[in-house]
Amino acid sequence: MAKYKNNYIKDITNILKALADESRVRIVMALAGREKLCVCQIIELLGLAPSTVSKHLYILRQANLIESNKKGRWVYYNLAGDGKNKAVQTVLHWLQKSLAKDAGIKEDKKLLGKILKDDPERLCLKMKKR
Amino acid sequence: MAKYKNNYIKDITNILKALADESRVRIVMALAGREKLCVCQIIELLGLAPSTVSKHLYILRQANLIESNKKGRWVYYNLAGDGKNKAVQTVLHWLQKSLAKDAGIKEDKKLLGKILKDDPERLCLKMKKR
DNA sequence: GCTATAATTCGTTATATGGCGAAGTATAAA
DNA sequence: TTTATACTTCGCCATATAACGAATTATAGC
Repeated sequence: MAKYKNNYIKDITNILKALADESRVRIVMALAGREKLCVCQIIELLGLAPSTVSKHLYILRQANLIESNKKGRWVYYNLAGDGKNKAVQTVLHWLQKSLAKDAGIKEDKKLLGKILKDDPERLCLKMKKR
Repeated sequence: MAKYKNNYIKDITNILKALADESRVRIVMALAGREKLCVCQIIELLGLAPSTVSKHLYILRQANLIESNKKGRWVYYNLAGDGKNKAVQTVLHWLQKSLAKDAGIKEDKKLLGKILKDDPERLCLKMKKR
């Protein structure tokens, strides 16, 4: 692929498609202003099946909105780093600004606080049966 | 509905869903920096069935991204006006900035130039059979 | 090695979406 | 008032998407 393709619409619609889902927006907002979250914490937050959450994370990742980092058995996700993709940074900033006051997002933050307090290192162990 | 719902995520995902389609993004970009376009011009640009284009326009309109204005037999569409919805304005600006250099969008602009030259007032008459 | 855990991939299903043409509505012209 | 034009709405079909559970992969601990 040439350095200058002058074909941005695929990337942009890909970003928009990735964000055009409430669960994925919630994931992005959960990661906003936070260093990272592991998959099981996101599963706990959303209350969806692991396979479903995994797919959502894949979709966000291939749109370059989030990045993953494997540490042992755990996979941590974080928002895409600064300075990489200007379009991504701008839309992430827009999302955070637009949803800062949203009641549901605030509840998510509260719930996440509880989830994170459980045990800083091995929080996933509490996942009994799914 | 209360004045302060603190529930923005529905509106935001609605905006994102509306923009998560290449045809609709092309419509928005065609309207960008332009006063208005009538439906038949947009149909001509996209090369899709009138019913399809009409549906796309409806989706963009109910997300408050565009506005319509009926003048006689013609319906004109334009981007949502300033000062109404900050989230909409920001995302529209982001789109325009992100896609300014896109090759396909440039071609659309060129094609639109031709379409607009046809006849400033009754351009739609050239639509013979559809 | 075996077992358990964390996450992903696969296969299926229900629903959503984009496309079209036909029918309907509203306005203008003849 | 009949006909044509500009859109929109409706009904249909093909494909895309979100959800799940089962199977698979990768790692940690026994």
